[in-house]
Amino acid sequence: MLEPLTGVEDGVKVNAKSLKGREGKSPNLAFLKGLNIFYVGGDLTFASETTRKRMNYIHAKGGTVVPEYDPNFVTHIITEAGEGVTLRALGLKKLSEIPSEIPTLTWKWINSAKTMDHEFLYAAFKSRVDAGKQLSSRGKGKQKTGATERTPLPRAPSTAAASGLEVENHPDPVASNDVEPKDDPLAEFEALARAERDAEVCSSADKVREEELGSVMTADVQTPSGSDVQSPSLAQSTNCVNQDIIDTLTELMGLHDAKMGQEDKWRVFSYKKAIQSLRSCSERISSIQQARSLRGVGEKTAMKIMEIVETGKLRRIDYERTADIAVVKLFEGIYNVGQRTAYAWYAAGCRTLEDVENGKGGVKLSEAQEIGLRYYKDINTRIPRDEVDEIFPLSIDSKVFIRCMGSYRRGKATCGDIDILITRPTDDGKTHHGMLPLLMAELHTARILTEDLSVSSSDSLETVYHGLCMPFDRRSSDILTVPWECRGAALIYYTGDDIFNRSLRLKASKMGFSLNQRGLFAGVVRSPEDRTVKLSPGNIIASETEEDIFRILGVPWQEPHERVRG
DNA sequence: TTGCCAAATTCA
DNA sequence: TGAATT
DNA sequence: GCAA
Repeated sequence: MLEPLTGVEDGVKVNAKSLKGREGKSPNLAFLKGLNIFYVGGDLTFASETTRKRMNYIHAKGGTVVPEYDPNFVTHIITEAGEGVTLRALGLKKLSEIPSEIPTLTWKWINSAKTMDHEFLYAAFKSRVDAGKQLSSRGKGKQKTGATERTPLPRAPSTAAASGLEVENHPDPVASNDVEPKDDPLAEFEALARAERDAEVCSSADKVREEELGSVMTADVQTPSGSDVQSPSLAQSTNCVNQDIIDTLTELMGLHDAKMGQEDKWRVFSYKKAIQSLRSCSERISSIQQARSLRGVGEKTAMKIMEIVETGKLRRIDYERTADIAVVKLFEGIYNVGQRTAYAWYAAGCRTLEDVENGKGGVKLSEAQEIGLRYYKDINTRIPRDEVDEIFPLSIDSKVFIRCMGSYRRGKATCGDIDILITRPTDDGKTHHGMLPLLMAELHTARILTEDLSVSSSDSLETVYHGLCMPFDRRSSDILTVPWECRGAALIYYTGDDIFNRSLRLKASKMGFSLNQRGLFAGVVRSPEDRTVKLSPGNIIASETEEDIFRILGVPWQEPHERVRG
């Protein structure tokens, strides 16, 4: 079924990391406790890793995955397949043969398991939406009887296979678990998953790159004085003596940030720089001269700093804090709603998300905005790093270079979204062409991707995808592919952070180069009128590795986690 | 006084 | 096609 | 709002 790939001969599989470490973090530790779940995977064989991951998850949350459908034992059926496949897995002819107390649900139900009493919302089949409605109490009750009724179930590889579980390559841990509740079913799973993952990481181009990356940063690089790219050691300090100043200025910056005018935009730009150097200043600011000596701090900001130091606050903040700001910020949290739209809605009379939802003042939402609104909370919640670990280790054929970018690569504990970069060496004549749609199809089948917000229509090596994925809650995620030769520039670009990139590009342009996500270019001719208009694209002089670009720009090598400026 | 990053996608 | 958004 |  996966066979006819255009351009990708090696096939695709989704590989999920073990769920180690998750349990215990969730407020809802074992919300599946006592439930006996029969799981039917999607009907694509290569979804098996997802299936495995999900079985892990069910176990981690106290549930039991049963390998064989037994109506006396099973409390829930979770299926990602259609009616036909599900029935085959159950060994039944009609859905109506399923006892009414056993609900048929989709995986989404697990994800929204905090609302266990709304099973019908996640019914897999319309004809059975009411099945198992009174189950929430029954589930616990059944646990007891289930424990006593629990009888060794025969291994049933055929059933498992029919249900989309791939068991041929390893012992069936589900069955064995059921016989021996004492054994930790996760141990085996985890070991397997880990081993698999490690093997792949080591053999993949990924590892090779890593070594190359480490070695290059050599002597001819030197910190250019006056450069905006700062020495990493100064870049991030946690809690400095001027924290109160930083906080206050940050607040003011936030207010300007919400405003429409261009001037405010640059004001924010300035505040950012001032705050930056305040962060890296180890002495308490006590005089205006001292303040002014900081890079990015001019007369105005110095005055403000002094006001903060002397009075503990800034009157300007109260002045700037107008009623519209909070509302506009709220609206901007909706995916695909920017400043303009937000203010337009405000002007139309909207003040709350409900107003927007109800179309108050005649506001209309685009498709993407609808989705953005529906999952407002999810999308605006930062993602714990370990959750990204689970969604991101997708491994495609062994030569595919795949890496999670953004704040994840910078080592942050939480990420705003999940950015995945994909490329592939071409030395064997193959490319990753056509891989994105393939991956999308796979991830959709596995219910990992849930909503598409924008999909690149270009049929090239360079594609972009924005959408929502759902390891547990919906998360905003971007997947992009780039040509192999561009990977260095792309790595820099998508690793960020923003400020770091900007500094790098600024430096490049000062040196007569131009840096973008495709590479570093020389001899770019810009229109003297409009600097943004390029008259000549220039020649590419580096793009394959991050080091090349750093070196040519005369910037000392910095690990991703050191590229933090904001 | 004037720049302060670049490009791609979607929607109207 | 241009404006808005990412 | 800063700096060249």
